Amino acid sequence: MQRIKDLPKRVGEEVVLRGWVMNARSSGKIAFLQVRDGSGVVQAVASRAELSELAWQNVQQVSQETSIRLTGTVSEDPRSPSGVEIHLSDLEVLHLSEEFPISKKEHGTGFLMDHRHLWLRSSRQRAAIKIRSEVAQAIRDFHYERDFVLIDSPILTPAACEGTSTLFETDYFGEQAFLSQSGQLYLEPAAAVFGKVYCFGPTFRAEKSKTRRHLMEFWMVEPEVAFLEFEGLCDLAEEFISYLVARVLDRGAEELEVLERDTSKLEAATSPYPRITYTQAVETLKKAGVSIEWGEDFGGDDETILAEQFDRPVLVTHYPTALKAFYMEPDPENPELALALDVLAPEGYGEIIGGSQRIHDHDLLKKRLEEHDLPLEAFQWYLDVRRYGTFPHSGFGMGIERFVAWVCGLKHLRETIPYPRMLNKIYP
RNA sequence: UCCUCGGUAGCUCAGUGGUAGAGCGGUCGGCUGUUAACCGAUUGGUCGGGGGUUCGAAUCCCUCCCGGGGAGCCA
Repeated sequence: MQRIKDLPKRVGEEVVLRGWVMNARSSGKIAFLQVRDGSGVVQAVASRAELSELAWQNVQQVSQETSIRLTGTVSEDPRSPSGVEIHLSDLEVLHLSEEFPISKKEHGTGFLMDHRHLWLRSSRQRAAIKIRSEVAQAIRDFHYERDFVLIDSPILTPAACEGTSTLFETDYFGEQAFLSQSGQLYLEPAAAVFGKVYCFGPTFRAEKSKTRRHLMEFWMVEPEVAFLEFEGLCDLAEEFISYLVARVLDRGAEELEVLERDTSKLEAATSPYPRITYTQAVETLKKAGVSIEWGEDFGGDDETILAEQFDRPVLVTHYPTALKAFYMEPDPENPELALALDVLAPEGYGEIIGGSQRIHDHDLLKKRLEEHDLPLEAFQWYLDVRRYGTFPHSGFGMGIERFVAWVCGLKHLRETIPYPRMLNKIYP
């Protein structure tokens, strides 16, 4: 059994393939089948004169998405979309597909989302999911090559992580439990075990967000490093994004072409990124005519305006403490500022990374928990990190769907994950 | 939650007070190099649900349901 991606190496040989018919064109005594097997797409040419009566009948009856087993000879042919094609000597129908709901013509988003399990078979969707898979592998490789240890943080958690966002609630043997919205708090104790750790898994937000930048369930990668301070964190974030972009450009070239992505816009993102402070960002926005005052957070449009100033991702640092999470370390030179970092992707894709140096002083962290009205007893284990050999440490989180949307040039996050969980929508 | 646009054939849509339409898909027929093939024929409807106005409603009004886009929040 051969796979389509290996066919260029088998010119002149007879091969057997199993796969699905994407399209069939018949012309009386010759027919063309576009066949997909998961590794690629190839055109099979059927000539009536060269086939048995049964095989020719089979060729005539195949419908879109019919599963087949074919036998034929590989040949080079410039008239074939992939450069090689197969001259059929036999074709067996494994299952004659019913009328496939997704035709070659246009469809609306709602219809496609209802048929997500079938929509995935189309070429653009395959390309996006393949790149997601490559990105996930690159994330693991990046950390593995740098001696990070994988810490799988729990998905069922007893209390709100940051105390702000809406969480999905569930019952845990009579106790209240929540689906995790971040693994960070569980990562910090582990940083005291291995020094460099990361988690990578699904996270859940029950916010009623209804935009192209939000999903209810998304995958987040979060590194956390002991004794890493803020400047080092910025370097790590930059190195990380550069690594992932270079990897996609290298190994996802074919898929980026299917997606018609302008890769020149990604090339710049493999070298150093500009860094500006929140205060500088506010000045930039004011000059651009945005009505914003120091101390206000950026909206989606503001992020786009900021990102448009550069041809590559930009690091925005030193946000006002009031805008950020309770655990972020204050800037020693100005306690009103937090050692916080956001990375904004170009082309309007918005925030892809959020991170910070963490508060490592026990009393300050305790004070912040009280200021945010968070229950101290629930965070006792988290405070313990600051009681037994505390240490400066930093980390960030990256939502991989936003990263994939950016590198693929996709408008909406729903196409970057196989089965998106959207507001009020959980089928299929 | 708020703003906004929409729901008519399997799909994408037109029809804005007077007999329910087109393209694509499907089906049948034709065609020996097709590239979303092409040509001919054909099939296909609870006009989102309920109520109201009218001689007459897909069309106007009320209400509910569902979907798209956006805001806020965030990754």
